[in-house]
Amino acid sequence: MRGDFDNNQPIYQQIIDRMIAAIAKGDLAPGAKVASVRDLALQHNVNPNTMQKSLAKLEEMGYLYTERTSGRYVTQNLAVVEQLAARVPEKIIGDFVAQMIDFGMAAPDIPGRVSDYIERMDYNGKNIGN
Amino acid sequence: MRGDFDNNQPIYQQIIDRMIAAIAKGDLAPGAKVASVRDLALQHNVNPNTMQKSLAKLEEMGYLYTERTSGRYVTQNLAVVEQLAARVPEKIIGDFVAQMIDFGMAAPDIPGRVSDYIERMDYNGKNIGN
Amino acid sequence: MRGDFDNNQPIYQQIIDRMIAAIAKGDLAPGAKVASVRDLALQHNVNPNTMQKSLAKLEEMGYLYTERTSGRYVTQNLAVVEQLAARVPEKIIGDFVAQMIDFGMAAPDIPGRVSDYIERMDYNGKNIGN
Amino acid sequence: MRGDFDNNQPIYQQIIDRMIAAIAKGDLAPGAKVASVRDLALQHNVNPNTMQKSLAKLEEMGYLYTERTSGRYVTQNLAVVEQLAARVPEKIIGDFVAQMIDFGMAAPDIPGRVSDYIERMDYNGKNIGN
DNA sequence: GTGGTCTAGACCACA
DNA sequence: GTGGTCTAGACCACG
Repeated sequence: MRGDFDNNQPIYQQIIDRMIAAIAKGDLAPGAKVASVRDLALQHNVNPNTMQKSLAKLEEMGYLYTERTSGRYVTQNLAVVEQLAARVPEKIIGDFVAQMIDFGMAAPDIPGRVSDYIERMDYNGKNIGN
Repeated sequence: MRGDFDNNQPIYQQIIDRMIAAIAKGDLAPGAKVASVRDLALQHNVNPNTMQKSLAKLEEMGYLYTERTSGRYVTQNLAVVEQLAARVPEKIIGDFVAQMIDFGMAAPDIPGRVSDYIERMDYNGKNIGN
Repeated sequence: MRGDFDNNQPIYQQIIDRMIAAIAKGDLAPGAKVASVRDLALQHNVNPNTMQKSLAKLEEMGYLYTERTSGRYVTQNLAVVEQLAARVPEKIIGDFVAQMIDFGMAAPDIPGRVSDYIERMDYNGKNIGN
Repeated sequence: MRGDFDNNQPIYQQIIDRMIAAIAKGDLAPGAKVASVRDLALQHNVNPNTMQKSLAKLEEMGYLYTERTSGRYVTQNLAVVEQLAARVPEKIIGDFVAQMIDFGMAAPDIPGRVSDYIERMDYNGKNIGN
């Protein structure tokens, strides 16, 4: 039926993640108009209620704002967006490093391990690099 | 009450993760006796049934086995344990890299970002050490 | 209280067996919706948690799958179901033959014994039918 | 450690099954002396308490009897032993046929299925037949 | 004392 | 209303 969602995570959360990523990457530029709840629900193939919930949360977080009668927009607050582009990966890295250290790996060795992994990845999937 | 569990993940799963890490790190050596369900429940501050569920899953996965009426033990199967020690960090790195790329970062830039993070961490860490 | 369970086998396992038989026989068709945990618990006269455990195991085995918040369904994977319809009786026969041989019976004599039994059964059965 | 017991069945019960089979097959003849608890425990590689329990149950069932000071013997009651040789397989067959019919198989077809199974078995394991 | 099973009942997120 | 999780507490077979 709907194959592209992970059953172990609420759908609305997965949509939030997608949209935050889109904002952080600039696919959704600051000030840009966001599609209607109905359209987004269709695009993501979910129930409009679910999409509504995701958008409400994104608004709470300050990434979107609603202009009454006209629609929803990505925040104009550049600081927030830049922070996103910076802090989100920062947190991901932090969690990752913590996990590795917890696993008994010396901190200085970690980047090397990551490099190794990426090199191996390149061999298997050169096309990704092009 | 119990502050050290992540709300977005079932407790039994988080316990599984902890114990797998312990086995992979060697804190729980192959063949070692595992504490009783009741004791572990006390240690982790959860209900014995929850702990039972975690242990049953670990057993299904082949990391533990039960000697009836005598207790539970870490698998003697060294291959499994060694695989764990190798594959677990591999998976952590893989998930991390995937996340970063998903967030718009170019793969080759990732190790650099990790290095930066660790260096910054070092400055902060040293102060703590003094 | 509950007379139709065998004391030498966990209830959840007996329920699993029943449901696998139902799937193999086609009483539960592929893709069919399975009753809710609570309803099934009532039908089988057990605690919902027990039923939950049975269903979770059936899901692990690949015979059921869960559509979040909508319910549980029999797998759509026809291969799995057909295999079941073929393998289950095969296993029953295999276990039976092994038991008989273990009891000192020569393999070639077994079908004859079964025939004898069924003929005797028929005599008794006809009376019941009138 | 002790590889020849099924973890899902009490050990004492598995020993009972073995000994009943031995009596039914005549490996333990009526009136024959049974080895001491201690020796049997060694033979079967179990705790003497466990063996004791098995023997007590077998005595309850009437298959063994104790001659004070001299030891335990297989019942002299030939009826019991013959019944065993007859009724035990009878019950196995009955259970089997019931299972197959429950599975939607017509009773007259069952012996044929068994024959088929045994023939296939012969091809794979001719050595068993010699 | 050990693991295993079962019950009763509660709470929660989800759609 | 659906499945999922967790708790508290009981009982049992086992060795």
